[in-house]
Amino acid sequence: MPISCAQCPRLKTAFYRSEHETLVEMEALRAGHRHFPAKRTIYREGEIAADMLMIFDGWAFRYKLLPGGRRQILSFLLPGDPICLQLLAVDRLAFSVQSLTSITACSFDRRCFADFVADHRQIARQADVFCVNAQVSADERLIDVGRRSAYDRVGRLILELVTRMEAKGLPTSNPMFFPLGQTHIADALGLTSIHAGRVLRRFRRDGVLSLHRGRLELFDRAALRRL
Amino acid sequence: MPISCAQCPRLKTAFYRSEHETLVEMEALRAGHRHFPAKRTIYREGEIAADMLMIFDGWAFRYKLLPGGRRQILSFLLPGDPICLQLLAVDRLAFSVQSLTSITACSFDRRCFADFVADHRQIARQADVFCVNAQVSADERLIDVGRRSAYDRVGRLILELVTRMEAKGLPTSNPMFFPLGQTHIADALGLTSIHAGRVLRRFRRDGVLSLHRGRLELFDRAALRRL
DNA sequence: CGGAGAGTTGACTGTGTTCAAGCACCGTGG
DNA sequence: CCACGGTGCTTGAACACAGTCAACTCTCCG
Repeated sequence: MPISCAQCPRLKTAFYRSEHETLVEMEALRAGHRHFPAKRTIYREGEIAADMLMIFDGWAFRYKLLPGGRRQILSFLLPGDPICLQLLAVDRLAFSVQSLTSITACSFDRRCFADFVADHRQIARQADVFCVNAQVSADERLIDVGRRSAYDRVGRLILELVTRMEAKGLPTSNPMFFPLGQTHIADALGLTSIHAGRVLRRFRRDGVLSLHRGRLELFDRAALRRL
Repeated sequence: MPISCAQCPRLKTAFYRSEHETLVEMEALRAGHRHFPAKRTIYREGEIAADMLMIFDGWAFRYKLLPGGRRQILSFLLPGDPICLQLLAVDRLAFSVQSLTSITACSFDRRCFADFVADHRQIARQADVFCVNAQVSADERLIDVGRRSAYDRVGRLILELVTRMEAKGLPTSNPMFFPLGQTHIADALGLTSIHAGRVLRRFRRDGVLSLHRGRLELFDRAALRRL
């Protein structure tokens, strides 16, 4: 269970692709592992967070709750993603985090990790790039919700996630593990779950993809990319 | 015209609130000033940018164009805001920037400024916090567009901008200078300009605010804050 | 076997879009 | 001083995409 950072398959695809000795140094900072069951709140908006978590295995999402039970999912977190880097600069977050599947995470002391990053220019630079990428995806999601049809949004979200899975070396052969329900897709894209269901049905009817009970089959990836 | 950084009123409210000597050091990096007329494209998506600009005076916005002439405005830039900090980590941007009014900006060499930030931990930290705030506003905007009514969105956008103007010491007494047209509001919030116009009319009828030809009057700020 | 949770279906409603015309303001040039 | 044209704002009617509500089905799991 306690894999060394130097051999961690996740870190190879994470925001810090570093040399062996840096990874060894990083492992010294690792405070331990934590485990969460599926559908559990991992972090609640506004709490003081003592340590920074990295997802080793499992899926999660960042979200905010609104009056009236409405929810907006801000982004999805896959194995290798930090939850979240912003804790290096700030000691509490403006959103909550919930697990989609059961999760194992590596935990690092927030302040130690911040010092570690500040001391290694290479890593600090990679963290900056990571931050820019986060901004780019946020911008893309805003464009989706603001200016694209429900059909396009759903297609693009699924394609984005599959692409990220591939980049991380997660299995993507048909059918693949894909733990989002219709409510998650809807809350990420500003739709109702009923309408998200309608759109998914249309994708199935069009022979593009089929998503059912945590299993995704991609039939026509070119059609998705065209959106 | 060439005001020294140490006395610059903008820098007092910018992301780096620093001591006198740091500002003097910063001024040495300043490559010069640039001026743009209103409604001009300042930066086009994907170009290589040699230097980082700080807005000294005037308003601008970040946006992306989509096929079919659709446009999504990602954020507005006010005096004192950088365009944009992300250039410290990356040499080209994924969006375009356009001026709303005529603009004067201070320009800094991208690489020199990046080194300057990296060498001053205090400033690097402030840049990180700035980056976190940018993420928070992006999240807020996503929630607006995804889960709130057109009326709420417009009200919240105007309140956000007025609050930022106040924080920067810009005049906000009735009527105040406010250079957004209905198209800008619409493109920022995922609406059509026609519907944005209808919503503004409703705000006027409700006695909350009046926006007309670059002049904004705020009558009932409490009502806005309630949204 | 029964219950919970997720997904499906259909009818109805509503918010926001589309298209097209008209208006007001403003700078320009005669 | 007035005619001119451009741009941005206003208005109305018809439409469409997506939301709401409520009932029903399916599957998993105890």
